This record gives sequence, C-alpha cells and structure tokens, in this order.
Amino acid sequence: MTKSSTLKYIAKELGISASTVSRAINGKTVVNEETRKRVLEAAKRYSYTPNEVARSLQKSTTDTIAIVLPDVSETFFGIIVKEIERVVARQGYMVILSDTHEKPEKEQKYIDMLFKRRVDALVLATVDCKGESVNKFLDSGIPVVFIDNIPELQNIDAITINNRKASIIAIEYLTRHGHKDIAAIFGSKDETTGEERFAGYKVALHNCGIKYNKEIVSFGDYKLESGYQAMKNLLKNRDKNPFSAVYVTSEKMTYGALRAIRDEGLKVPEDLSVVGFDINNLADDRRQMITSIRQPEKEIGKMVGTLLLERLKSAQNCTNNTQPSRAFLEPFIEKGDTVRKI
Amino acid sequence: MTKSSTLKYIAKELGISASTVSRAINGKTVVNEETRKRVLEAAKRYSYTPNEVARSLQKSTTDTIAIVLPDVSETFFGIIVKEIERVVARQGYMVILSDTHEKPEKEQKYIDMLFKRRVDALVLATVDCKGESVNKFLDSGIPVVFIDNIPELQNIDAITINNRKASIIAIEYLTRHGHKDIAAIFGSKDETTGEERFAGYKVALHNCGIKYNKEIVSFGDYKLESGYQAMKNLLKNRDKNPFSAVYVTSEKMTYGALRAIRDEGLKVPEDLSVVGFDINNLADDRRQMITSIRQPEKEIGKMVGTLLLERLKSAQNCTNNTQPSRAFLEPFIEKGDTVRKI
DNA sequence: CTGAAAGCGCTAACAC
DNA sequence: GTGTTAGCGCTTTCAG
Repeated sequence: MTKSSTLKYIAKELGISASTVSRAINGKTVVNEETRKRVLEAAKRYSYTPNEVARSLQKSTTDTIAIVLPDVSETFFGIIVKEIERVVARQGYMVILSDTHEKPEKEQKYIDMLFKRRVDALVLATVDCKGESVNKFLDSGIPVVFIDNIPELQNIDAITINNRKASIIAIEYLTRHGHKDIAAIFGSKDETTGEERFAGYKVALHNCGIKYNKEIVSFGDYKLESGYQAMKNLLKNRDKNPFSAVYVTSEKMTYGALRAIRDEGLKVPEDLSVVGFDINNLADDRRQMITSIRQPEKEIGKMVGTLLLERLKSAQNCTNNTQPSRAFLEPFIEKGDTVRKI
Repeated sequence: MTKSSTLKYIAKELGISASTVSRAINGKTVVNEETRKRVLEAAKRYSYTPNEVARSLQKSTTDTIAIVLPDVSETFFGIIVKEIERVVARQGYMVILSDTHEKPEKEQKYIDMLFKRRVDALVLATVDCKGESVNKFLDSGIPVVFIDNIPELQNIDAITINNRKASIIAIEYLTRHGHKDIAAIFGSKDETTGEERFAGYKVALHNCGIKYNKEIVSFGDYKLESGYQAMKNLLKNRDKNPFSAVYVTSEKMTYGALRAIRDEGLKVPEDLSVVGFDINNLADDRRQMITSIRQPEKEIGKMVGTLLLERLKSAQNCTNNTQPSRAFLEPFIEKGDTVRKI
C-alpha cells in the first residue's frame, strides 16, 4: 500500500535537485560519480520507480502500439499479435490489444480511445473498411498499418496475402482431385478478404471450365456459428444443388462447418471433402489433419513489426516522406486428410 | 500532420479559461449552457481530442489492465484474453498484452515495465512461480489476479482449474477404454500446472491399480517442439517400454506429439490413442476431432474480468480489506476420434 | 457559473 | 556538474 516515491522526494531526502536525480537515473547526461551512486542507492532504498505516464506526457510519446482486430482467439490473429509484439518489444514498445468481436461500432470506439491515449502507432485489421475514426490517425501522421482487410485508401501501409490466389489454390487442388461441384462459404463481401476470396473462387472455377452456381455459395461473418449455419443450409439443399466438396474461408467457420457436417451424420472426406482456411494444427509442418489454405502469419507479423519500427523511427526524425508500403504475401495450401479423390 | 489542439488552445480562442473548457467537455460540473455549446463546437472545429496521458498523470490512474502470459497463440490464452478484455472494456479499461514466450526473464522485464507504466491491475499467467518482480505490485496494493500457474503465496487472487482432476479424468477415460500402459507428457514440474497434472496422473494410475512407470513419462516446456521431441523419444523406446495411449498436457505439445506420431508412420487411434489438452476445435460442442481435456476458458476469462473490476472498484474506495479470492473451476473431457477401445 | 493558481511526475533548456 | 525555471495537458480546489 506504500505510495511509490517520486524524483522530487528523493531529491529532497538527498538535499539535491530533482533534475540531478533525473539525470543520475536516466544516465544520459554526465553526473558526478559520487552523486550518481548516492542517488541510485537512495532510489533503491525508497524503491523508486520512474513514472512512465509523466515521462510520456513530457516526451509526448507513449512507447505503445495498438493492435485492433476482430478476434484474438483465432489462431491466425494470435500468431500475428505474438509476432508483432515480439518485434516491437525489442525496442521497448508495449502492445495494447483491442478485440472488436467483428463489430464496426466497437472498432470505432476502440480507435477513438486509442487516439486519446496517444498510442504511437496502430495496427488495424478492420471489419469496417469505410470506418472514419482511423482518419484521425492518418491525418495526424501517426503510423497505421493495415492487415487482413484493406480499405481502399491511397497512401496507406498494408500487409496482407493475395486473397484471390488463396481461393485459386484451394479450387485447383479440389479440381485436381476430381471435384467439380464445389460449395463455398465466404465472409462478407463488404470486406476485402470476403470479396477477394470470392472473386478468386469464381476465377478459378472459370479457369477450370466449371460453371459458377450461386446456390452452393454462402456468406457468413467469420464466426463459428455462421459457418455452422451456412453449412447446414448448404447440406439441406444438397439434393437440389449437389456438391462433393466445400471450401470454407476462416478458421472458425471451418470448425463450424465441420461440426454441421458431423451433425448431419456425414463423414469427411468420405461423404464430403473440405478445404478450410487458417487451420493451424501443426505449425511448422506442411501436412496436417485438415486440408487448409494458410497464410504465413509469422511472416506477416514480423513484417508488420518491422515496418512499424521503421515508421516510428522516421516519425521521430520527421522524415515522413517515405512511400507507402504494400506487401502481398503468398498463401499456401497444407494438405491434410479432409480431401479425397473422386 | 496537424498537432492536435489542447484545452488551453481552445480556451484562448474562445477567450475563456482552460478550466471552463475542461468542465464543459467533461460535463461533470455545471456549466452555462451557452458556453458549453460554444466550447463543444470549438472542440469539434479544432478537432480537439482529450489527452488521456495528461489525464492519467493527474488522476494517477491509467484505466489500463495488463495481461502477462506465456503464449497468446495458444487458443486457451486467446480465449481468456478475449473474454477478460470484453468484460473490462465495458468499464472503459484497455488491455496491454505481454507475451513472455515462456521465458522467466521476459516475464520479469515485462512486469517491471508494466509497473512503471502504472497499469491499474495485472493478470499474470506466470512461468516463474518464484518471480520477484510481481511483489512490487502486491506491495503497492495494485490488484493482481493469477491464472494458470499459481505461485505459493498467501493472500493472492487466483483463478484456475483443478489440475489434478484434469489428469484423473483423462486417465480414467483411457482406462475405461481398456488402456493400461498410458504414456504422458507434462510441462515442467516447477510450474503448478505441470506438477499438479503429473500428481493427478499418478493418483489416477494408483486408483486404477496401474503401476507408475517413469519410463513412459516425459516433461516438456509446453511448446510444440518439446511435444514433438518428447513423443519421438517415447516412441523410440516403445519396444522396451510399451504403451497403447498417450496423454499430452497442452495444446501445442499435443499438436507436436501428433506430428511425431504421424512422422513415425503411426495412425491415431489405430496404433496409439491420444488424449490432448486445451484442444479447441469445435468450441461450444462436446464432441470434436481430438479427444481432449478442456478448461472452461470463457468462464475463466469472465471471472477474471469480473474480479478485476471488483478489485479496481474497491481500490478506488480504499476498501482493500477484502478476502483473497481463489477459484478452482472444473476441467472436463471432450471426446473425439483419437481414442479407441482395446 | 467562471477564472486563477497549483500541481500530477518528469525532463529540458538555461544559467552558474 | 548541478540548480532553477518552465512546461508537457489536464483537473481541481478556492475565490469571486
């Protein structure tokens, strides 16, 4: 319950000025070896801890970066967060994490709060591509890096995968296994991940000479329940609109879909082949239980972290005349036991 | 690049005092309706945003809670973080997340930094039960809630599961399926999760009249690689020390073990039954792909969040004479396809 | 209802 | 080397 002591307090105890104490503790300026020792010792004795809040106010920098995303419990985001944190922590930055639960209102609110808290940079996996609140950051020149969903704005930093290609890989894999009727479950078309993956799906079908059938395509919201429902519905109409495989475009929706399939008494892959997305069963391996399109999460996180540090550094030097950085990493497929030849 | 305006600036523009502007904006005190309007309008015009750093310094409260844990990319922790955040965000708190990568040094460093940043409370899934740095928090009366691993300290708040029981459930399930030679992979005995789960394993064996064989027990560090290696080794000696099932006590180690099994050309469950831990495939369902011991992550997170808010509230009122809160939730088993009868 | 003044804890000139 | 002063942006008595 002891209130932690302040610079001023130590200064008074030692009969010296607060600035000297400050200097001794920060060690940036030269201080008499003798006094330095006394200060350090007193600091320990009174268990002094610098107050970073005060420091932040003074330097108008918080050494904090914020990450706003729709769902930390998706392993995809978990890994990205971990990796970003790892990279920026080495330069003393800490991470504020905000989970929007896929809700645009929450996203707005969080971004506003984070701005008030003067975070030094923002990583945003938006669910609200038209969101206004992020403009405050952009206008203030505070670094923002977009991931996952990328709004259509000029001059923004963005790191994501080639989502069209992701679908193309998935569909080609299935067609190579003889599948022609391939159902699919996407996220909302309002988000670039949903839209692009959907677009890629259609392109791939076209390339393979398969006619697009909208009856076997469904749109969810990336949550487990929506994957479950979507799959249920597809299965219900399967006699009218048959399909031998399904491509599901998020981790949770994949698990939801698998559950629906099981609930209907069907076996994977005997009765239905499944290609999921972001399923992260065996980490570094190229083979896992569920066939899945994967994103290089670690690499994404690392790139984001590195870019962040770069932006932060040039923000210090007011060297903001750098080009926006846009990276499109390559998705890949991990083969598992959930697809069979027909 | 516009530097955001301050209270003082607005005050000057309007020819009134900063305190009035402050009052108008915070709306706690009564202000002339006329001036209030003028202020609010000016605030909008100059796109004023309150500086929470300054506010924090003044109220010596940051509205921030910190979570320190060994691995956010474990779904177990992902869900807990999400849930804690959901609960505390409703009261305006934000979350700083620190991932220690299972390293005691990092943990120490983070805790120290968080103390300097004056977070209002700390949630700690320690990997370092003897860690000293957390004492600063404890001594200062800043709320700390321990989860997962619980150090042996008096008067601390802790929310976890009954880890012994977790193992008992696992072993009993396996023995009911006819297994007698049950290998196991635990975390370090230095952590309560490792120790307790190991203890429960021995108790369960004893209860089932099975002799404990240390040759088929291995200790890892909760990471994927250690699960992989441990399993490899167990498998290598399987002719001398045979077993028909293996119990693995973390998500990542389970995935690592499964990979090792596959690499050896063995099939689950035909050649070997597996009970994992914290495998989170189908969320709300009671049946999933991999048989796994589960913890009620959502409930844990919710309880932590609620407890945190309670502590934070009474910290405000200096009503710190409450009893420490210790909860032991119940683990449960989710049955999947990775265990067979023999 | 509003303004002046003081201060949260720290750092950064600027003198000496 | 060290002290003094001022100030980061805000809130909060205390007068008026």
